[in-house]
Amino acid sequence: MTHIYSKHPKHYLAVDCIIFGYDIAEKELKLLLIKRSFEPALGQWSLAGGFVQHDESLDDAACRVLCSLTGLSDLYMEQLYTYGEISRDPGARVISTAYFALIGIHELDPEIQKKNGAHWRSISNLPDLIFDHKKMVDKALKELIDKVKVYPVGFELLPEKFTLVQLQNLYEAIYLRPVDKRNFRKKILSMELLDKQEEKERETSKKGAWYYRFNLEKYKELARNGFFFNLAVN
Amino acid sequence: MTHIYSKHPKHYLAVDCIIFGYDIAEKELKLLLIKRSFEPALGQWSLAGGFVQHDESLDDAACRVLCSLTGLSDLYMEQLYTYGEISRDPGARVISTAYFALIGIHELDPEIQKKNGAHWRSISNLPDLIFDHKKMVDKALKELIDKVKVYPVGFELLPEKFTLVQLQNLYEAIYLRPVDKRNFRKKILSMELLDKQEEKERETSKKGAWYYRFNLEKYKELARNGFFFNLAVN
DNA sequence: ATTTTAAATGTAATATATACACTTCTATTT
DNA sequence: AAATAGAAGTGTATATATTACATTTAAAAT
Repeated sequence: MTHIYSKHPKHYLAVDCIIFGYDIAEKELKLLLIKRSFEPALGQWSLAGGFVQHDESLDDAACRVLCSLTGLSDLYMEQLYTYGEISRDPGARVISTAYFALIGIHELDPEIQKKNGAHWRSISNLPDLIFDHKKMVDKALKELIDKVKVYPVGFELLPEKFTLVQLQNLYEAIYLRPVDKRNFRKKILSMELLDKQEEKERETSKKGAWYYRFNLEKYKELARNGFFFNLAVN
Repeated sequence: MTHIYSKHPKHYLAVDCIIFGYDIAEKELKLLLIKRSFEPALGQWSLAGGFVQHDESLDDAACRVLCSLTGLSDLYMEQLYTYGEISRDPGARVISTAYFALIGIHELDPEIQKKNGAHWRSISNLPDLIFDHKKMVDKALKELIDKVKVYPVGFELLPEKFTLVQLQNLYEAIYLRPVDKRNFRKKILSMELLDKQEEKERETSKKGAWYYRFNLEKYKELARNGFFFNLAVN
């Protein structure tokens, strides 16, 4: 039986995941990359990727790739862009949809990491990547910078409890420039989206820094009423 | 010969174009839609679309579809999003990448329009669309609103020469709310991106309104030096 | 000369963003 | 028990950007 669309060509379809993590100690943004143990491009660095199957949506495929690499689900992820140049993959024509994910670096089990050949690499010192993966990373970085300005997604990169210093360091790591401490704190606290905890972080100072939690429900409520998150600075 | 990827499934891949136009006289944003003269969904309204071929990139496919419908090239177009739900097209599994384009309504030859079954339809009064095309349109509209705020793309919807009244009307049509005349003019003129012409538009008033042109070169120059376009209002 | 219609114009009030340096807390050392 | 050291925490004045708002100008038509 000939299908109505059967005269049209078919293509391999892949997803690639740009997985961001934030290292609180090193105050650096990182990417989860794969040292490939298979062909093509064995031994080279790449993003986590996989082919889209018949029984899964694009989003499902991206989740599958992300989950199987990290062992985590319910992570923040969104579609970034679809790369469709004819020869972007030298192995065959493959169209790839890139997704970017934000995860807390500490959430990732080192065992699973090892098993999958996954490594955290600093944004400021990335290895060469296969195909057009560098292009994908650059676009994802731009998107991340724009996104954290006006949506409260930065919190996805931090643990549930975090200090204002840690939050500021995160923004500085993303913006790649210093942020004024008093203005930053004034701005974020004035939004009343952070719940101050009764506990202090005591690793990095004698005095200790108060922990806060992001209140998602409060954000949703405010957003419904026309509130706009904004941490664009300098 | 078995290829290295040959165990993976292949998929139909399409592009769909959300084509925006602006009607100066009616002060309304419009979409170029197709009344389908073929199966599936004969007689229903849809976006302009087509299947991606082996010898063309995604972008090329989108350009081909846009060109063959409008007879125009070098139009403003950018990729919007890729829709990959399994059953989004009832005919077969088809993954579709949506693009959105901005064109001057007047640029379009009515003959070519007729030939292709293409019609301009007001955004405020759209017919039902096939598949997930309404979802695509909604996303494109949001993207357009965000885009015209911070990039000078609105000019793509106007003729080369336009008046400040026309420009303001365009922004009001996109934002769906009134804009203060004096503040709008102050803001756009202060950017010094518009070249005042020595000619007036005389259709709509006795006094006549001065024509302006958008100076792309000046914008590029300023943008290189860190300037940010901004016409966010109210 | 008068009327009519849309284009063009400025200023004051408010809100937001920026620049900037000292005090507080507490564990550790003496 | 006092002194030290190191990071956390805090406020104000200035500059910039946004908003609100009403009258005058130009020119064709009567």
